[in-house]
Amino acid sequence: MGSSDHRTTARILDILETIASVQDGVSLSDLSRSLAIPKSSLHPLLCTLAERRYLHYLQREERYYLGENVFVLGNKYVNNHDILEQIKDVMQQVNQSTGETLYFGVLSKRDVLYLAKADLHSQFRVVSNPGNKLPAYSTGYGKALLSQFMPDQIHSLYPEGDLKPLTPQTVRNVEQLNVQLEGIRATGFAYEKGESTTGIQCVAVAIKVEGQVLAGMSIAVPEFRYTKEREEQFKTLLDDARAQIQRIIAGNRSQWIYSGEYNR
Amino acid sequence: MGSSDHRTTARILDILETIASVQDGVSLSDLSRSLAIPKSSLHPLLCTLAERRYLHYLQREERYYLGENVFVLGNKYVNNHDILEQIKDVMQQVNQSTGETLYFGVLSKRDVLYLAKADLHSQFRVVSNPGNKLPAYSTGYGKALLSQFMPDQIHSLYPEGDLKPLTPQTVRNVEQLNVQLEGIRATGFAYEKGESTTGIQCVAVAIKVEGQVLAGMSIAVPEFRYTKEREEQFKTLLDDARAQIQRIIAGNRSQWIYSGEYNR
DNA sequence: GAACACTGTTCCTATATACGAACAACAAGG
DNA sequence: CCTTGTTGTTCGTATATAGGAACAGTGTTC
Repeated sequence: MGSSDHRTTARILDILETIASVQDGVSLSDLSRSLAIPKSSLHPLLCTLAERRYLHYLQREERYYLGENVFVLGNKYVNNHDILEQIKDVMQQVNQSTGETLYFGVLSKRDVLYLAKADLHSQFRVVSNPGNKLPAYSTGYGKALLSQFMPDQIHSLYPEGDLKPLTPQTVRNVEQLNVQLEGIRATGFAYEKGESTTGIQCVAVAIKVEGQVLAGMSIAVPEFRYTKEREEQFKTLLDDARAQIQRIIAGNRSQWIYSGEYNR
Repeated sequence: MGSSDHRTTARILDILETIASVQDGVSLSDLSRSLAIPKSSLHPLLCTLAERRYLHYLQREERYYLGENVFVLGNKYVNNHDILEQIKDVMQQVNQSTGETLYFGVLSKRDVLYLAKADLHSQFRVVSNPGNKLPAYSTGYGKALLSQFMPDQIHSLYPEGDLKPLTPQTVRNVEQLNVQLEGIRATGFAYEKGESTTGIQCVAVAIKVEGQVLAGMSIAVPEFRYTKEREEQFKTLLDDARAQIQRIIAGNRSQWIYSGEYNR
């Protein structure tokens, strides 16, 4: 449990994350500069990562790119267990009866990690793909997930107090956020009104099993299709789907590996 | 380009791969035994990986699992570029007009890595998910990809000569494989008859840009729905989709990062 | 309840790795 | 053509890391 920092391990992760964050590859010297690691130290690490296909080195460009095996490894995170497939089935039923997109995700520190979606019957192109992270306070299901925390916990999660906004609609400070979270705890529903993407509104719920909030789910709707009447329909469907998913998770508790935080 | 083996890097990858290969997590001592690394050496590596959320440690089980960030990293491999989305669109058109599932993948050493599929309008549950690898010789698009190699190259790829079969229908040695590859080069189409999954037949093509084979694509059909007439339809549609995809890749050549081998 | 098997943890030094500097290979610019 | 900028590569030693052995919990067995 000790928080011993192993430099080499941290470096390898830094390397992979740096290369992942850039579209057009990174050269050895680029990496050396941006991570403040000598080229001579970097070199053997990169060679081994490339040999194992976690990186590709394009000689003609003198640049490193991610290799296939990060994709292979990353997919093992979701493919080893079929619980997510069952959850997606439930989401697809709601998607089918509403025509709107469903999102499902978990908390990763202060971010919300988007694990799955259902948008087979939706009219719009995908906005985002699984594997992406967003600040929890900026999304509907992020706020549903945060609603498990009391004001003081939220304060210690965001010691700065200010929240970086993604759109003009995003909550800007912890006090406002806490007011919203109180409302979510009272009603069981979280709302997002263009706070992560302008023009998109969401209704969201928290997935709770044995008193622990494990995940969040939202339905995302373009503003111009969002009415009070439909909102009631979304809430009914979401609440029903929530119950089904909670039963699925409760029945496969050991398969739930998607949020380490709460089952230590 | 030197193949210097960096022990620590190799160990970290071994750790991640070992944990990924098991359903129910691995304990520190398990890892120590299976990788022949002292527990005391393993310990700081695992702590750092867990701190960075590439692993989760469940205290009540005393076991390590994959963490979210392997998923985040792995998805960057496909999400950074939208070329795959365009390719999926083409595949979905074929899927819509046939009702059968389309697969798309690239070569990774001797394996075929499955990158995308289109099965919105298919009658059967998913067999496999993206991120999986299979022996190239056992699948239709794998053989399409291998067809770029001449007999002597195939021999040096499989020095043993024998090929481990997945089903009774899988090719069992390099000589038989070379005969099939010759046929694929002549006709442009590869066939799979229950060689990776009993009861599933495939027609496949190689995606070729500027003389380089970059990817493979197949249409997978249950045996009982497979007829000579439909086969002709599949070939026409596949060939057309192949041409479209080749144009997409040619127009976004710099976005193609999915097979390091051939563009060094 | 003592003995054992199993976890994970800590310590200290032998040893493998990291790093500065020097080198090579190539391109751009004057 | 020499300069100055890239790029990656190679060395030898200073230094950080690895690993044996001992320790500390927890659960099971007899």
